[in-house]
Amino acid sequence: MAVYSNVCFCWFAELFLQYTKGCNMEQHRSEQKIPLIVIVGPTASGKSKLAVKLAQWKKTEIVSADSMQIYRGMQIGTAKPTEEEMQGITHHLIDFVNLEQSFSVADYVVLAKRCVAAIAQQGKLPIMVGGTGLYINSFLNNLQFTSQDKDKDLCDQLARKAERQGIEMLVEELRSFDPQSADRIDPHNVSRIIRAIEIYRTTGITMTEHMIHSRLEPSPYSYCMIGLDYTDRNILYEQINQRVEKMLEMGLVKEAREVLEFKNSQTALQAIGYKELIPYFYGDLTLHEAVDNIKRETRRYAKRQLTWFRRNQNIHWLKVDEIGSTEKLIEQAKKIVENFKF
RNA sequence: GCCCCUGUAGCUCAGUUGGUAGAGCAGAGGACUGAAAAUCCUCGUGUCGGUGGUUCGAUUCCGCCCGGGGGCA
Repeated sequence: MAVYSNVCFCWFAELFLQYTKGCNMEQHRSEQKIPLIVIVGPTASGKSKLAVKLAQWKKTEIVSADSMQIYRGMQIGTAKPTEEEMQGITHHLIDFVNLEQSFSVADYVVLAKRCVAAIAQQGKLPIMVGGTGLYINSFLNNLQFTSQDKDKDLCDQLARKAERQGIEMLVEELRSFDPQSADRIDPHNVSRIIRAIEIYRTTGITMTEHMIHSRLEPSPYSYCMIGLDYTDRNILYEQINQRVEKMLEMGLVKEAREVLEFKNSQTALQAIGYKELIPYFYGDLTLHEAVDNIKRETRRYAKRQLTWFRRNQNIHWLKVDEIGSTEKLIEQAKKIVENFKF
């Protein structure tokens, strides 16, 4: 495994994961909002590179917002920035969770909060970069999560019930105490229905109430958000295809074999670039077919990412293909930051 | 050269016993509060190869032409 000397493992991140799950975190309250830069965009659009350039310019550090790059051992398939790509810039929240460990948005928000606060405390302008919309939105909106951990046994039990008796039973159960959620959540979306029931059974408050409670704390951030996109989607897709080919050259198949050894890692099994290779390992698909699936899934993922970010009205969009060169892109991004009133 | 099959959505193909057509895949849009690279929802007008004819009406039947595949000499 590569050694990441520039990665700040965040001692508190480690501690948090090992010892402090479920404990109350003290609130960071300051009168002044914390300024930060946020860079978003679909996979393979060049976010990481732009972030590093801006970090060099502002002499600051980067906080990743990527639900897969957090995992150790998943280097190639997650396009985790290499030592060289980091250019000496410290990257937080990358490569610090073991494959068998569980991790969630709630964990992310707590860790990111601390990272950003720590960087800001040094008088630096933190840069958050990533493609996981849920993480970024939850962080920026300062969503409050309950201290309850996920009750995996209960979820499994509910999932079995759904299989045996049909999801309608669960929807009706949900409706009995939280009709709003029962209406809001699509009945085919089993995992969401289950979560809504789980939250009520474990905490005693409904999902609807929880969603109100979660928004009581205002965002402590004043952020300048830059989004990368393409006028011609096909150009992005071409970049994605090329990136997948490059991953193969770098040894994605070998890495996937190693990652998939960890049978306990459910999250890692969801990662694009790994799960698509399973049929190949079993001899059900040729490598070429499996690779085509990786490309297609990555394209769809990029589309979903864009859907997520597009609804955010605060984003300053830069069209990568129209701008043409990386240099110009960086210049325009700097201009946006310079003109932003934090 | 002759014979047979074939030409319908970006791709693979259904189908209309004559009333201008629909699946899968690809693709597009959307949702998103504890596995989120996950999970889920919605979306199918295309000179039915071209051109003449028969017909009230042709993508469907007939003639010719063009493209693709196969067979026989």
